[in-house]
Amino acid sequence: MESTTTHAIVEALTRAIVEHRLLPGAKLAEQKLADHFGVSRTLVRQALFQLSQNRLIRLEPARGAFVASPSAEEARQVFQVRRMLETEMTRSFVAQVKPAMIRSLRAHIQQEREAVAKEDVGGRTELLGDFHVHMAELMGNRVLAQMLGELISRCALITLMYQSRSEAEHSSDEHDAIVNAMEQRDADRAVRLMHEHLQHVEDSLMFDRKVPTNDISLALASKAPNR
Amino acid sequence: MESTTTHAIVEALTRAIVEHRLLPGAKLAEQKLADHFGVSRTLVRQALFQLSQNRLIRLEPARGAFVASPSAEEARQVFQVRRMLETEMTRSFVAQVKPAMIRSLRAHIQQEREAVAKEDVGGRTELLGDFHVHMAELMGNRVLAQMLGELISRCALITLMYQSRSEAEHSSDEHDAIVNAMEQRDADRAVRLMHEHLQHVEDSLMFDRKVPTNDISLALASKAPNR
DNA sequence: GTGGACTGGAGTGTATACAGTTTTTGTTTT
DNA sequence: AAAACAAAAACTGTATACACTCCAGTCCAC
Repeated sequence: MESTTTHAIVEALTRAIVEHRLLPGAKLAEQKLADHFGVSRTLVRQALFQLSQNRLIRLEPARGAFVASPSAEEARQVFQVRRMLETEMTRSFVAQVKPAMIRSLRAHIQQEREAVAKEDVGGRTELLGDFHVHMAELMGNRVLAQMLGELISRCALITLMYQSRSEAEHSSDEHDAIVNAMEQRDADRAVRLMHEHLQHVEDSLMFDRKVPTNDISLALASKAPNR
Repeated sequence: MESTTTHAIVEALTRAIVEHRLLPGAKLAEQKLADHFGVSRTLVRQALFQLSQNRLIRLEPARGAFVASPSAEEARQVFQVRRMLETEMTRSFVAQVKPAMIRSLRAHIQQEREAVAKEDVGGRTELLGDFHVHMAELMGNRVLAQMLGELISRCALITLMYQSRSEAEHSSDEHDAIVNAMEQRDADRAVRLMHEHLQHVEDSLMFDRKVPTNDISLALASKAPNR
């Protein structure tokens, strides 16, 4: 089981969603995807099923698959979980930090800054999230890395839906400050900076924003309901 | 999409695995499961796929599905993540605790004690884990509850593989102590108790234990490699 | 007797067929 | 002209068919 083909479809759709080429609410028809990838519906269905578990799409019985449009409530919950998980991850990181780990994170931040400079929006969002996953990977905890990866791909969708202003440069600077604190093994400061960083990202979201969408009923539902 | 039938199969298999009726390494042949549930392989495959995402089974290409046998390393990582997540969850819980929440947890602990008294091993393991999920649910954070639920179902498998002595009574007492600390809004004590509780559960595992299994190659691999 | 190639059965991986539901479109009625 | 209804097209849900892989047992060569 677990063929590479299905995984390739998942990757392609994930990129399309996170890079904003598929807007929240957009319908993902099985046959169209199957034609596009040159496979049968069977593999497409497997991929859609996996994406629904990652909460990147939602499946409606007998209606099909749609790009997820996470609610403001769900977004807040995701960020709350991230703060819980990542503050403690930061504390553990400091407890086992080694110079090579700091170097690796610094290299990552350098990549972030290049993506920001090139105004590569898709790559930028991905890299800013990957910083956090990269921390987990450097700690050697695969369970943590995988779990955080799922949370962060959800965040990518949330960010693209609700982000008001670009926090990109700001985020890289905050990543840098966190790495500095961790290098000095100042756990409390690193934890506080991580907490503030995640709070800043959440605060940069506009939950009352008019969300771009392909789903007509959703688009109408998000307008002012009265009058 | 997302038929109820598939979900029923997932539930049935999850129970069978967590309640130890299917041992780690056991093969799950698609046609046999399909015959048993009276459906086609299609639905069985969907269920197996979902279970593999929950890490309760592993899928080997062209070989089939097998009940997972989490390694000691993986078990430790799962517990490390649980400590990260649940200590901070406890802190948040105290910040928003209400009398009804405490009552609900006390009622749950009562159920735990009844299961322990009846020596209902399957129900006991499930209830002891559910305590933690129940906390998340009471906080109203679905993202947290779902994530914790996945971690804890993995823990059920781990516990049944490596548990040396029954920690059941002990765990209920610790749950009780945590609730008491939370009732008094003593966040630091509650967090400390939760941390110790999870550490106790992990410490009760014997990672060098000879694991019962159906998988011959695994059974041999877990013996002393030399001589 | 042992080791390696061969063959049959069982099982997985993917495609396709078919039934049931939803959505759309075209027509009719008020 | 707008609403309601009806037929058809499109799509999803499940089962089945078929090709390919893996594994076991057998046979043959040495």
